[in-house]
Amino acid sequence: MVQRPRGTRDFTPEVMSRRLAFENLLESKALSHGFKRVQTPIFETLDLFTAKSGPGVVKQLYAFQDKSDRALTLRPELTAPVMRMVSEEMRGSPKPLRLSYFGQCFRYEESKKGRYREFFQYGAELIGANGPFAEAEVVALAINMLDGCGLEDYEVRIGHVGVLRDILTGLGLSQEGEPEAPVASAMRLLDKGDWDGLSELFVKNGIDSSATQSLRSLSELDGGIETLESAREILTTMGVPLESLDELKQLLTALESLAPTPPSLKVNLCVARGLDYYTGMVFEVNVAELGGEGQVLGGGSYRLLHLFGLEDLDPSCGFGLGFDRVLLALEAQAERAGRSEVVPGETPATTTLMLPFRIDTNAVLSIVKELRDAGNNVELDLRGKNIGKSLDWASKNGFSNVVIVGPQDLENGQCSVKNLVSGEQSVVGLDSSSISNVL
RNA sequence: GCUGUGAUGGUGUAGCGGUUAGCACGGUAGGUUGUGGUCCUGCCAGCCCGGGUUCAAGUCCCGGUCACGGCCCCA
Repeated sequence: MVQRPRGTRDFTPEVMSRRLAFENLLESKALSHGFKRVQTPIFETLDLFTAKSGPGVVKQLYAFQDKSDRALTLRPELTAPVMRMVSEEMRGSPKPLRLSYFGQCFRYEESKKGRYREFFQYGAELIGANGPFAEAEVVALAINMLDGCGLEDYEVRIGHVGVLRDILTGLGLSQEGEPEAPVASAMRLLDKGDWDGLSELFVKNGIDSSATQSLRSLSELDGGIETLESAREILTTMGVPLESLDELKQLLTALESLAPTPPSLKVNLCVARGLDYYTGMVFEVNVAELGGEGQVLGGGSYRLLHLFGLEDLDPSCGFGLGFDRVLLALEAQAERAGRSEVVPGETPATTTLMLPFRIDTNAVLSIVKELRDAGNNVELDLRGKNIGKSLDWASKNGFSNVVIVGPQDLENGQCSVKNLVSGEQSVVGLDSSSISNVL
C-alpha cells in the first residue's frame, strides 16, 4: 500500500468545506483591514532563507538541487518570500503596502498533532510604515481574525524588544560578540525564563546581580495596559529610556478601539520571540488546550527588507497565523461545547437533486442548466434507481431538495419538489422558475 | 535531538499462541413497475512492513514505518 509521506495530510470534501470557510473568513477580515492577497512560489532559492535565518536552518528544510544544480528549497515560511517579492515586483508601488498571504509551508521536523511537515500559514505584512498605529493595525487584524472565527480562551502576549534591548544595553551588555552577542543571549534566556542562566551571564559580564531582580519583577508584571505604570517605575529606577514603553502604551490604547477585547491580554516585556530580526513590538497568541504546540499566531516589528536593498522600508510589521492549529483549537472547543459547527459559515449551501424517473433524462437537462444559472446548486441523478433508494441516497448525501420528474409529470407538465429536511412536498410546473420558487 | 504509548476491513471495535478472525457503521446489489432517513437478504472489504521464537504467530521477541503524547526546538 502506497501511503502519504510522513507529516502530510489529505483533505476530504467534508474537511475542505471547513478549511475553505475558514480561509474565506480570514480573507474577508484581511480585506476589511485593507490587506490584499499575494502569492509566491512553493519553492525558492535556498539562499533566501539562509539569508534570513542563518545557515542553521538548512537541516530543517526540504532543500534540493534541480536538474541544473540550482540550490532550491520548499518554503518553510512566507515572510521572506513576500519580502523578496516586494523587492522584485513592488519597489515602485506606493507605500505602505498591506499584503496578506496564505499557503502551505514545509519543514523537515518530527510531526505530531498540530505540527506537520506540510502546514498552512495565513499571514499579513504591513510594509513601509511603522510606529504604534501601524503596529496596532496589525495586531488588531490578528485579534479580529481570531475573534471572527469564534476562537475562545486564547491569550495574547505583547512585548517590546526595543524596551528589552534598551535595558540590556543600559546594563552594559554588548550587541556584538561571537558566537552570540550577549544582548541576544540575554533575550533568549529571558524569553525562556531561565533566571539562573541570566544571572550567570550577568556575572560573567560584570553586571550587578540586582539587575536580575529588576528584570524578574518586570517579567512578573501580569496584566494588561495598567501594568505599564509599574513597568515605568522599574525602568526609571534602572535608568532606562522610556520612549519604547510610551510607544507600547500608544499601541495598546489604539488597540482597545480597533479590536475586540481578547479573552486574555498580557503585557510581557520579556517576550523576545527568539528571533533577532524583531526590533520593536512583538506579540504571540497561545491556546492552552493545544498543549505543547499551543502557539497559534506570532509576529511583530522586524528589520528584514535591508536584506533586499530596501533599508528605507525597515522596520515593517506582520504576523503569521497557524491555520492548522487554529482549526484544531476550534474543533476542540466546538466538541467541548457540543457544537457541530466549528467554523462560522462552514455549513454547505442547500443543494438539489434532479431525479428523472423512468423518463428520458434529456427532458430535464435544460431545466438543470437554468436552475444552475439562476444560482442553485443542482446535481443530476446518474444512478437511475427507484425513488425510494434515490431519496435515501440523496438524504445521506446532504441534499436539501429533490425534484422528481416521472412519466405522468412529464405528461402534465409538472414535477414534485420534495424537501428532504421537512419531508414536505409540493407539485409545481415543470419549468425552472416554478421550481426555483419552492427550493 | 531525547523519550513514552499505540497500530485488526473505508470507519469504530472484539479476539491475545491453535477460531472458517467476530460485531457495528459504511459501500454495493436486491426484496419494491412512483416516495427515504424502519426492516430483511446477498455481496465487498481487514490482522502496518520485514525478520525471529514455536509443531503452530493477528497474538510473543527484534528492527522499520506511521500515528499520538512528554521534553528540546520552533511556527
